[in-house]
Amino acid sequence: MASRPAPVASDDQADQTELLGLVGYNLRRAYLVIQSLFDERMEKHDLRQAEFSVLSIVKDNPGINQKALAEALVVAPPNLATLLDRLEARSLLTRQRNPEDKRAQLVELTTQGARLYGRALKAAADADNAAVDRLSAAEREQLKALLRKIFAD
Amino acid sequence: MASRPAPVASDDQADQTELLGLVGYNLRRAYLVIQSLFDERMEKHDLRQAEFSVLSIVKDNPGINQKALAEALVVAPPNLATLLDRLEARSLLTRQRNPEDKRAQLVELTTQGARLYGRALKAAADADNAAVDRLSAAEREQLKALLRKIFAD
DNA sequence: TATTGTTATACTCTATAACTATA
DNA sequence: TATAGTTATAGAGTATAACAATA
Repeated sequence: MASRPAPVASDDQADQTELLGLVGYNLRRAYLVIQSLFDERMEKHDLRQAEFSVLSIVKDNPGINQKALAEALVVAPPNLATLLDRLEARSLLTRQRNPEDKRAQLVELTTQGARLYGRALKAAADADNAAVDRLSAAEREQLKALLRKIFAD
Repeated sequence: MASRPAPVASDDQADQTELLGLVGYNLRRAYLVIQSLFDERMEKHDLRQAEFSVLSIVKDNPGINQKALAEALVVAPPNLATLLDRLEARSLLTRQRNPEDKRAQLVELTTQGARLYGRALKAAADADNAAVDRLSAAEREQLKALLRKIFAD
């Protein structure tokens, strides 16, 4: 028997057959692509992914508290706090104590925040479309439905 | 006209309709799930995702150099160097200078590395299966194919 | 006592610049 | 002059413990 396999040492593309058999690896690779397109197109709005997501949820859930926001976005509360600090400092949203439960903060977009979110959503949709360039409209819906089966409760 | 929308301030699930319309957001949420399942099941092997991927590629491409490895895994060369340091310190792989080009390092798994990878691959497959629990075999293949269309060249 | 949110902190991941040794 | 790999370092993302205010 051969004592060891012949070294390949090529500069060609590496064989990744085994990794590509895993959904998780494909998911990661696709996520890297879409993340980078998103960041590119969102740079002019100076918004990171988590910040964009916050604006979106707050816009559609005005007066949401931070606990619900943190849960919806799967972000740890301390990290949400600093994230909101930045957005509040940019006057994109406000935090007000809930008069009915003074522990809670009610989060709402400012007019300026709503305006920025409107523009940012277009940029996000652009990035999305660029990423799924080679997918038909039906395939895009199919993909979203399959992904949702993984993370939805 | 109403001057402002009625605050919701609910602890119920937040409306995420707009975010869920984006492939990227669904991708991220699914990625978080699969990542956490992977980490759980890979803990007993003390392997992170990037380390597992390295073992996989090296196993299928013995003698690969670090440049090709970094490209295949979309990892920056400095980060790959420290990653390989750890795996080499654990005697899971070896780095040898290429006699034909002494700048390059030929990376190979040790017997111990190959053995660990074998067990780790089972754990990775387990995590994968747990994540796509609600998908049929056909849907899993479909999902991988759709994802590959996003990141493949 | 439990809950909301904050501060401080640490750990991982990722990215870049500057260096070495070879080519 | 260019390339493979390394070192050092900085930044972002994420996680936990300890705390203050309120319930």
